Amino acid sequence: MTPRSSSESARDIPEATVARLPVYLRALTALADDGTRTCSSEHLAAVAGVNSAKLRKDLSYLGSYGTRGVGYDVDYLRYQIAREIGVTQDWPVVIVGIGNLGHALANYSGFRSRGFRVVALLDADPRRTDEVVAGVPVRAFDDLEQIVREQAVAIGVVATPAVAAQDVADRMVACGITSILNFAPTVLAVPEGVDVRKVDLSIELQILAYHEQRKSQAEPALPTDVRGTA
Amino acid sequence: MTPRSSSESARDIPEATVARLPVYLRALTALADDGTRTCSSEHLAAVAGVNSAKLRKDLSYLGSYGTRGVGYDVDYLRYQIAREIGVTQDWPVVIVGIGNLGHALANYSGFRSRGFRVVALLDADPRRTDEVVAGVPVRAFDDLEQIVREQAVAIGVVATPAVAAQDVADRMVACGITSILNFAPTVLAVPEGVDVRKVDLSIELQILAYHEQRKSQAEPALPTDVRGTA
DNA sequence: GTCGGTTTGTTCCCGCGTTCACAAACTCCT
DNA sequence: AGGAGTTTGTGAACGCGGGAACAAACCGAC
Repeated sequence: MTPRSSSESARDIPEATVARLPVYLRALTALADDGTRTCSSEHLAAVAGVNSAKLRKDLSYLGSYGTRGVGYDVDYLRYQIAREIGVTQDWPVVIVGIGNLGHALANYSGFRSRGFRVVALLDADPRRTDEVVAGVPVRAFDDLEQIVREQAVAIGVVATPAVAAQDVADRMVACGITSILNFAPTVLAVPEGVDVRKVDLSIELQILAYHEQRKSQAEPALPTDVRGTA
Repeated sequence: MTPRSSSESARDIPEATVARLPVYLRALTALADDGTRTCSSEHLAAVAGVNSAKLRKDLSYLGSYGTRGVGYDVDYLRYQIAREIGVTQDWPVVIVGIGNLGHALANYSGFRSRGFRVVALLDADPRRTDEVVAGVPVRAFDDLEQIVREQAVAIGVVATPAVAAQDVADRMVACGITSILNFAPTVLAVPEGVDVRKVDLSIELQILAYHEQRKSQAEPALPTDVRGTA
């Protein structure tokens, strides 16, 4: 009774696999740029930095795109992964908050080459609405609804200070945005059906700090400034 | 036979828990700023955006810092988590690559308030070594070893283009850096004992795109520009 | 001092993800 | 045509993490 949508099956791909597909896509692009036409799972896994068994199992969720005894056709597999992720066409994206980070994001060239197109930069500060960043004019935050409607935007990027992030997210959701990438150091509350992913600099650093601390504890012979409390 | 190090036990904390401790730390800081002195696991979990059972289990790995029937003392728990992560003192950090992203990182105020101190900004381009960003002068990349040695730097941030990232990481490792936060869209190869965490914008967006694509497939009655192929 | 209410710390169970290991399938050489 | 070598795809085992549920412990009222 499983209703095939149109041509492919690919029912439910595990979340962990979804998170790795972009890595494989990038690895395949690198291989293609080097002129490699065919690669084994072993080779691709090495480039992508994962276990080859994991790679094969991940790819098996998409279908059987390899040839036993030979490997994978780089271009073909690349297209299949891109199609599965949904980046064969460009996704329109709005960025809200044109501070230091917003500038960096707007200027990031990897956007367009990887399936995304920045259609608008928004900022609440009216003094910024004169600027043009990376060829895109900064507009008022109130234009959000019009832009989302006209350009069918589904993905929004929050690059505001923490205090404004929840308000921005609420407005985004109200306008019909259903995927949010949050750079603000806050937990965003969103209704069911809206996906949020967060990128948090200080959390990443603190995770590193934890492990770093353990490393120095493990080898207590280092000549640091730690005075013994015994 | 388990050898207590000095005062605490806290042997091995699960990686998933380590990744959430910074979130709890931030939530506790927010509560403290609001004047809250005591909080239950339910309350803290709501602020941190997690399940209360998960929160309690996470905290139990650190020790028994709560009081049954009462909850947790905000300041006390905050200190205990900060100590466990290792951010009671500041960690010196070097940032390599002062492009758009490097500027944004250098200007990020959350650095200092969360246990980190940018001690140096490095760039291979000699034209940038005149600049002063966020009060820190940009220096030549070749100064890396001296800075790492003199300031006992253990954490490095890679904010260069992808092609330079591996070289920068190699140099960092050679200088004695053992934790790297990588913003370049590349897989870094590092020797055993060196921790790498990556922050990758386009991977995050592509994960969102995948789910977004599935959403629109699930409800094919939307009045979009999709022409039926049937 | 005892009892009811509250909240933590922990145990148990389940599901997901990773890894190993191997059969199936393909190529190439003879 | 057949066999050796290679590589994919997958079944099974295993370990980790999440969530519910409950006993232990604490506070306050009477």
